[in-house]
Amino acid sequence: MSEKKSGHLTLLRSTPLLLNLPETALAMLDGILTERSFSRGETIFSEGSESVGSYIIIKGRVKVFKLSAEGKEQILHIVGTKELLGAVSAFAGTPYPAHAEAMEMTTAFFLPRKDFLVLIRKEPSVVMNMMASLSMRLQHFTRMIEDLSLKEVPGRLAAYLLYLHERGGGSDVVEIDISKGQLASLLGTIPETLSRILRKMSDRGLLKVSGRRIKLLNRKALQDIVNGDKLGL
Amino acid sequence: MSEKKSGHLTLLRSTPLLLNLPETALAMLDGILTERSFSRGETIFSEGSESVGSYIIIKGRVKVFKLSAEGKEQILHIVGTKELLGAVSAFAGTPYPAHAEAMEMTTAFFLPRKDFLVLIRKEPSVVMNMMASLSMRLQHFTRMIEDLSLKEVPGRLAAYLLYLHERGGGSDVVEIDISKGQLASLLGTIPETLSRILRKMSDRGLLKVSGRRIKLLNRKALQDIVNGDKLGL
DNA sequence: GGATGTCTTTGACCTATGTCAAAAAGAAAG
DNA sequence: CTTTCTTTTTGACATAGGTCAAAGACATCC
Repeated sequence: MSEKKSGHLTLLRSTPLLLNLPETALAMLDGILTERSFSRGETIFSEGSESVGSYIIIKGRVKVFKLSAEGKEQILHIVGTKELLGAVSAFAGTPYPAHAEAMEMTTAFFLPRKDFLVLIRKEPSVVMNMMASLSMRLQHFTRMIEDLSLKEVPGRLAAYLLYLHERGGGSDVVEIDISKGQLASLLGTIPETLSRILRKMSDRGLLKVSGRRIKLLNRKALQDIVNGDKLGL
Repeated sequence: MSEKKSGHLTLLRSTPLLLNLPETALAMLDGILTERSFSRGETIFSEGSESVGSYIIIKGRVKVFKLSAEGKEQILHIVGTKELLGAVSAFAGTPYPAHAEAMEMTTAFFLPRKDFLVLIRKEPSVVMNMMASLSMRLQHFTRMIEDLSLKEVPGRLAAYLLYLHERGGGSDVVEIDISKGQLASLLGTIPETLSRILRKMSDRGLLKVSGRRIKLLNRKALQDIVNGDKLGL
């Protein structure tokens, strides 16, 4: 991890957490933040350790995950640019509830917990923005719990592919921007199972896989699978 | 559902959401809130419907759950006295993400979304309290996702029993305050499986079941199961 | 362009847990 | 107390998906 003082007011202005803050508050922030860089695979914080502060991701992606006793990992979510990392713990003063690790070269602003508490006292509206972000994450988790407990793996995969399709503006070619092993973890399964299911779907003409690029050939059928139809899968 | 105007300032003062509010704000609230009662099994709101407001539970318990296409339910959490119901949706203006149903005779204060928005504008500190409550829920969900994806059913059950043990102040006799079927749903499984696992644990001398009352006879072994040891289960 | 390491796929196997059906035990009602 | 309804338990069975092991496919690095 490398570190240096920042001076990036423009970036600050465009982060959701800090939206609509008066310039004075931003200037104050600018003096507090430090820029930190993490290389691929580097740990940003570990589950159970005391919260020392939160991060605003500037560049790169961070995976937040839990580890089982046997070392299997379940990815909770992937935090990307302009998103917050570790804010809940910093706010509540509780230990980090999961591990965070840079998936690629990642740059982030570090906001020490102490200064953070001063900030929200001076600018309660910051909390408003945080609430919005928290709400979204809460809804994400709600859906995730539903997925993990109610759907089988093909259903979760189909849901994920259709989600990528949506997010990609409706293109039938979607690109999974994480490794298949990581995708397996995100879906609550293992690489072998994911591989087999992709094979079956491919055999049945639902899609075509070329590396991380997947072409959806039958969205309707995929939607049926999400809804619990098996289609011989 | 029955409804009447409220005048319960004392109750308001002791709800976490409203902690530390000036009396003027409380008085204003008192004029806004209505008291609503729901009988056992009554729906309070349904997934996907527009958020009209949030509730502060005064008495009783509400189960918040998702339904699969086949009608299987996954309980997300159980909201009890002085807790908030539907606050995220009211805040974010998004539809309710799950169903809410009274598990028993339940009384709650209803806070219309419109008034709620006015309130947080006038009293940003309310949001501070909400954040704390949301954070807790987020951590609960984090754990739940971990449980559902990393642990097998015996592990989830053992974790739940030990949780009840903690919450019950360390007594070795714990009382599950929901039906076994509901508990199964909360653990992401079905009554049959739960019944079989309780049987096995009982056979192995880990606990003793009498109706909804369970006596923990070997906490250490239960903890081992949470950590992934099978112990022939 | 080998050589080394990581990611992905495949096969054989096994087990946890879901499904279906029915009996048993409790709870509620008359 | 008997009837009726709900909840819980048991049994037999099917299967999704995990484990282990090995082979391919890719990427990276001298």
